[in-house]
Amino acid sequence: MSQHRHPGAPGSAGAVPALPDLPEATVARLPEYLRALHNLADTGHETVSSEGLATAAGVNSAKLRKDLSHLGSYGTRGVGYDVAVLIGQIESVLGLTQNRAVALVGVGNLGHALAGYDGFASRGFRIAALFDADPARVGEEINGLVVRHIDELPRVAAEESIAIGVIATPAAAAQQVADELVAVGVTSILNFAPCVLSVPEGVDVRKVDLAIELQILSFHEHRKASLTGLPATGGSALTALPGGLAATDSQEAIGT
Amino acid sequence: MSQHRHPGAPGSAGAVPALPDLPEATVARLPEYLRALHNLADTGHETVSSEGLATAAGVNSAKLRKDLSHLGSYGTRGVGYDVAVLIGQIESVLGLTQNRAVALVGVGNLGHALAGYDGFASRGFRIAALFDADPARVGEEINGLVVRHIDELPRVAAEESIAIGVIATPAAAAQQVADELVAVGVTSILNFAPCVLSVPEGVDVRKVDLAIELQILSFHEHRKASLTGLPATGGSALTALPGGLAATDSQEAIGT
DNA sequence: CGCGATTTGTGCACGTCTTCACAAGCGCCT
DNA sequence: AGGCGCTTGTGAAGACGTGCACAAATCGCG
Repeated sequence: MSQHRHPGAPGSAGAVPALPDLPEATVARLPEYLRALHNLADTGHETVSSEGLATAAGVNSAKLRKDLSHLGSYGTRGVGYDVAVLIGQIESVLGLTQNRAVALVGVGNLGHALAGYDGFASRGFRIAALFDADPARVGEEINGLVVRHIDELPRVAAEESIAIGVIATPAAAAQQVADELVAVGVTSILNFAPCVLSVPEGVDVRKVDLAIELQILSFHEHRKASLTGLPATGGSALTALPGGLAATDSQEAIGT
Repeated sequence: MSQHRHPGAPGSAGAVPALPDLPEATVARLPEYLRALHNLADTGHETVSSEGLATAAGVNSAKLRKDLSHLGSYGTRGVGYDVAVLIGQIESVLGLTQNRAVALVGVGNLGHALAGYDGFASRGFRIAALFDADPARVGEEINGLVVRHIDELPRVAAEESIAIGVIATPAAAAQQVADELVAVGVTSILNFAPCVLSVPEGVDVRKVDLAIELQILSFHEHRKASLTGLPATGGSALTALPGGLAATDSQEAIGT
């Protein structure tokens, strides 16, 4: 991931927004905390303890406290955290206060699903435009947005500053799309194509590969099977639990 | 992450494939290597050096060598790795040699896309059944498979052993679906619903949350913006030219 | 007004992962 | 056969992340 440079002046005079320089692992967990906090807020909770929030987010409470302490958190000892304040803090740190425009390239199977996914809007992301290279798909309307040809990307980007590009094309097209996104000034890319993208310095790429996730699960499945004894294939339902083996602490944040 | 218990008997009676006990980080990268290797095989390469494979997979070459060394790799010094052999090794370790049946629950927007995703089949995963709780969706045919009601899950699982369950339902339904999957013997779950699942020991859960990925990107975008934009605190020694700062090594494996 | 219950924030130790650097091994060329 | 260049495999060091355990801080109550 992008390497974090130390700020030039270490003992900085306390600037109010206090550039965070958060550990990457912490950043990856903040959105999960945020989701849990919104759930709490919706159910009427005003404050929450680190223990409560930790279980709601599926992590260790010590880890959560350390994470929050990194962003100079406001919590009151003996009481807990103010849910509303904490939501504001995290949203501010993540930069979710400004609505970021997302351009989605590739409206195939997955692209359709992404275009219709409402989890984006609810977190401050607005899908600003859909693109595809296939003329047959151009003009189609998905969820109130019209698919444009990828060649129009520069024009659209000029009208409206695009913060994040999402690539949902076949692997063969992904690199070229990435280049075009970079060319119009996009510096953050979410890549669903199963391939490695090469981008210039300063551009962040995150990759999501569904097949990879399955293969990781497959490994654990395979390992569990070979531990329990032998059942090579089948793995028929109902293996009684061999009480001895303690695979614990599932529930993992994807990221990292 | 699943905690790895040492097998009770260390010098275990020789299981032929030699239980690996790989570092989790290594496991997460193996699928990426595998994909790169398939690409190489398709383009006629018979051998590949660690350097070549590393760049194809977007990682450091030393890391790659260490990863491969963990699975007792077959490479020849001065030459490199035999592509075909390495593919076989990795597939064997990941347990991809046996076709694993996948049950997909929730055929909404995302579920449709997953059902039609061909990246699964190409890696040895076969979507064996589709389920949904909405009677309006039951009976629909997607990609040659008929959507069944979730209540039929036990019957289907009895006929055909399901290795992995994929949850693509709304968050509100996810926990119940997970419980039902666990009840029929599924021990590996891929969860796309934005919520924390609680499962018994021995069940592995991996979570993919598209909104979280965007929020992580948003953070980096936010940070980049606040670096170039305002010089932050009054640190007399201003940060030197932005050109100097080396944000390197983007292109990150999703996992961890 | 002070005390105890509760919860945060964090120093410290430990485990995991990464990266460097280099010896050992292999093939090829002379 | 011998040497040379190339590549793997790995020891060691350092960076990073995690979790324990406890002091500091705050509230409520007698």
